[in-house]
Amino acid sequence: MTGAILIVEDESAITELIDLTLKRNGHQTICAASAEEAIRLIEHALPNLALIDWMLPGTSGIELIKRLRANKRTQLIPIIMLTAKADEADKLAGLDIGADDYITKPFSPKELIARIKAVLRRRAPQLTDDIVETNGLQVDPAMHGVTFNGETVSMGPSEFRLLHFFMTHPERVYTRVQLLDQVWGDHTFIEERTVDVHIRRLRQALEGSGHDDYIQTIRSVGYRFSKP
Amino acid sequence: MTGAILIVEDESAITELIDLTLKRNGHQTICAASAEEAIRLIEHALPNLALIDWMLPGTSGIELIKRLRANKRTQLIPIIMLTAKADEADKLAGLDIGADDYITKPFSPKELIARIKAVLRRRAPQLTDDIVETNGLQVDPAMHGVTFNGETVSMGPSEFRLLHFFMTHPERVYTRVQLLDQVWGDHTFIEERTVDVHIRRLRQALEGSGHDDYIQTIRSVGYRFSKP
DNA sequence: CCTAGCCGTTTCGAATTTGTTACCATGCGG
DNA sequence: CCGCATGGTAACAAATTCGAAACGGCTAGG
Repeated sequence: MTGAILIVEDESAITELIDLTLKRNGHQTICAASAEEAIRLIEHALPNLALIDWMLPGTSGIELIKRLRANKRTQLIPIIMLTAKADEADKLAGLDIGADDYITKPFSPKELIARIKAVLRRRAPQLTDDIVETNGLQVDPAMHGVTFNGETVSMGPSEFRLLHFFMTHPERVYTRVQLLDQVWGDHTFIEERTVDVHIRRLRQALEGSGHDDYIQTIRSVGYRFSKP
Repeated sequence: MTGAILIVEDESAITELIDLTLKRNGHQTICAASAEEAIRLIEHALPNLALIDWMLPGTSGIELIKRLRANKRTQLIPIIMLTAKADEADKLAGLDIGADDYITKPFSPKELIARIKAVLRRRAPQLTDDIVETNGLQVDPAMHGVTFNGETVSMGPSEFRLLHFFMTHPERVYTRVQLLDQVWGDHTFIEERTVDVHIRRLRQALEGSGHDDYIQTIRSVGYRFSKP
């Protein structure tokens, strides 16, 4: 949401191509020509996803991925590798050290966009800007708004994030701790019972559209978003 | 159920990496920096699985594994060894003394998660998220619900755990003590006869679908889940 | 400065669950 | 058939667990 997509690529022609493709599709971009520059930029702001070239001058792409995966702060950034050769062994090696997907040059803008979407959906569905909809209830992450059949449903920011998380992860129980980790963030020290309070507020906000039933309590476990 | 995954590793960077990866995947974690600390923590609460570094200060990982395997209470804990060197001889030695799997550093979060799943599936299927089904009766651990031909079957939390354990370990008798250990967790001091009561409650919950016959009494031994 | 909104905590009470026990039913060996 | 061992059942009290509401602090915007 706040983050952009980081492009790490030394050939400027390709960088520009990707940059343009991404911008056309509504993503912000950050470009780095080397692993070192990438690391500097990441220190400043975490990207939502990184596109990393396999072959880079100086520190290689593989090395960069390893570094990112070894650091707690950057460990969860979804990564797509770019490479010139469609070498199956390289591909496996890449996925093995922690890349989420792999795309071989030359690739079409369409393919790139599709893979980015797929990876984001898999790794961090709550980070995509896709509108999520369940039974008339729409959550639009880009607008930061919720509507029911066109009518806006109002709720606080926390309730919005909670609902968005639930709707991108339905049919599954989450404990209070997991919800705190996923919705509030890892390093917050908040009482578990506070989750209950926000659940209650979210349910109240959803009463108007009748979707409050979707937020289900699983006694002694946690909460779940699923059809009543 | 109360158990988490124990990480025994002296390099704090690696510990944190693993810790975050596991939490991200819905596991609880316990971290120990040495074999001694690990033993102390295990005394307090049995983990579901242990990740143990080969090289540890003081008592080595190998020694720790031997100790765990020698103790009746801890001998069934699934163990995955972590090591820096991909030495085939070490690997064999490790598996020989009782590790269930082996993973060499550096490893990707993906690989770690995959191996944990594989080991749990083999050693402790009731700890995985896999849906279990018998004759129309489905238990879904991820959403924490039981359905019979789509209809939800309601039961208390203990009955759910009991049913899930039975369905992942069918065709086999368990004594009351074993059931207490497996379903309630060790370190709980509960009367054996209490199991009978929960068996009764589970049978009641399953009456609607006719699956109550599956819970069979083996006189003077215990209970078993199998086709009538 | 004041106000409104949001947040995290806490408290109280209701509902559910949990473990235990007492009593009853059943099966088995003699 | 009797008596004992074993399991089933109901009832109950204690403990958990969650929902609801209230409260105080904080911040942003006037």
